[in-house]
Amino acid sequence: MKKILDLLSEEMGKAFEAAGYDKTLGRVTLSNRPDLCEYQCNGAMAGAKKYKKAPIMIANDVAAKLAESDVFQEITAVPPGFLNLKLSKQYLLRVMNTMRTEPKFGLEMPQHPQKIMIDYGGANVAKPLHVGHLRPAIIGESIKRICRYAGNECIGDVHLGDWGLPIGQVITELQERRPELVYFDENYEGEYPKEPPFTEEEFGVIYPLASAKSKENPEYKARAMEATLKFQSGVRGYRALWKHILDVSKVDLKKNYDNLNVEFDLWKGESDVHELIPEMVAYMKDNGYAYISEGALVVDVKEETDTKEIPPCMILKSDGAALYNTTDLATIMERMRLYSPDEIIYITDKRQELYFEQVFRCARKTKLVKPETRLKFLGHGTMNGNDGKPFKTRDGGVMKLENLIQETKDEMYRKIREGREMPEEEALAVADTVALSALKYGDLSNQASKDYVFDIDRFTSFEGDTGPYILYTIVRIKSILNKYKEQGGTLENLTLLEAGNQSEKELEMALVQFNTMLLSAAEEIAPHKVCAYIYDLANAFNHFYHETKILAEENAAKRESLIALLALTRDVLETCIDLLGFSAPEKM
RNA sequence: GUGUCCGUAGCUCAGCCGGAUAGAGCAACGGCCUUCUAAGCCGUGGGUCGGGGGUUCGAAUCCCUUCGGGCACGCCA
Repeated sequence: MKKILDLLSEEMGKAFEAAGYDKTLGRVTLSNRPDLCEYQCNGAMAGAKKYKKAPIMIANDVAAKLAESDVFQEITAVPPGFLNLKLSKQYLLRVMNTMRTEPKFGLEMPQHPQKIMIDYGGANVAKPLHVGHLRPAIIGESIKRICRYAGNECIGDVHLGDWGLPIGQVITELQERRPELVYFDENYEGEYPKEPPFTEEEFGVIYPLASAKSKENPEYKARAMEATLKFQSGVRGYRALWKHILDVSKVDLKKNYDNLNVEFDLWKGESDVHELIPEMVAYMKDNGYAYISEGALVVDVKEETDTKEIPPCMILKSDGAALYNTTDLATIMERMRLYSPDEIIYITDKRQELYFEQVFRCARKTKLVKPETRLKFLGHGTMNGNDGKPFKTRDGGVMKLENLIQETKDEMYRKIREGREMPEEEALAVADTVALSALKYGDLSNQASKDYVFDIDRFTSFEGDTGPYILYTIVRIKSILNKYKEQGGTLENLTLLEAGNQSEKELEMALVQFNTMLLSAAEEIAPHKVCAYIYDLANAFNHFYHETKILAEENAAKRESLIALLALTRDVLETCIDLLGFSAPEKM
């Protein structure tokens, strides 16, 4: 099924055509005056100039052509030339039934599904996740789910930072503590142990310590850099340690991402393309793309249309070492070889925008990607504290992601205990689920590209435009449906009737907006549109709920129809929160 | 300096490929629980859409300018 707005525009377009006007004028949009109409068309005013005719006359002509239509119950031409529309209940019922019976609520699947790789996460091996990793994880996960739901093949890649100094630091600290380990014995030729020489807990303290020492002590830092060089260049013992660190770290990272309900299809990292770099550099040199400038190997990426100076893209530093650009370009090369995606979307802090512009241009110019391959950068804003500055702990440090999540869970638990009678264990489980909705909805309801203020009180609030409010709405619906089943009802083969009162019709109109919303969220890579939609839908439901007796409805057919409406509302809401990356409990 | 993003109610944010009276939430105030979860619903007050100019029948939305703020601008990631 097409989007409702397209169906209505088509109907309106036919009327414009029948009245002798351009059918493209018949674009129908949601009403911005709900007190006057449900949908509107402003085409008559847009066409006034072209046809040298008063807009109201055009509107009247078109309205006359629609008099027989069974799509609209009411169509009024209003000066200066608005066409105000109300849907007929039977038409709405038809659309609702399509939505109820077709897969994905009747969403049209694309003729040419795209293969989209999404690069989010950006975690570093050895370093614990901190609050800065929250946004890319949440946003990327949601975008992956939305694009996938819209019918595309999506591959999420965490793209680990697993080839850098932090690992050298950990190795150095390990050597400090246990110099006797075989890994540091240059003459050792046997197999290295399969088990890592440190526990997970020990590992957790080693990095922060090593990082701090490295900052204070230049000699220590030099050793860490040397260790980094050693594992990178393949010194056996160091490489074996690197592998241990990688494995332990991945387990820990997975646990953290699991807690956030974030799943990656690929756990690739910088190390995966390490061996591609010499080949890529040679290719860029041989084809005349790269040249030496100020000692470094660069590729010019200036374009004539530029309004500012775009610095060249650096491929190798003047000391010959690779840098972030190098691995990112090599990663693009590898991705094209292994997956040949139609599109790659990068989700990182927006401060990296210029950097990615350079990388993209370089990849295009050097033909690492096909001309039609789309490289997109989605920069997200910063998560700020209540003071409007980047979020910090009370003492000004960087907060670990675990701690932020735990604080949110604790706060949610406290509020649940305050307001509900619930067994301890259940309250804890519900708090986890609701806290995740608070955190994610609080983030995703803002435009990704903007900074936002993380306010734990606001996000975990029971009231207003929050995750918990959405979950509460779903739980209410589930509760009624469960009671209905307890009373012997079934949710199979229900028949939906035409909407009874206004609030019921408004709920249905919110529901049939689903397709329009989803496609625009996917096209614009904008999860906040899903948030805005479910907030409207939840409002429409709660309003309807307040006015309508459902289980107490005496007319059996009517009661069944209301249950069908509830089931659909629940399904749409749950589908949407799944797209946002969280779920609802049974009770709360 | 150059570029870029932002400036909408006391606070936090939608709306921005032009349309009617600029929307929510929080906070403030007032109603609604013997009835399916009141973590809900209904209502009241609150705005020179940073300022100025322009395009247009019509501008929060497009263009120019100005003020204020964030961010980026070759060997970090």
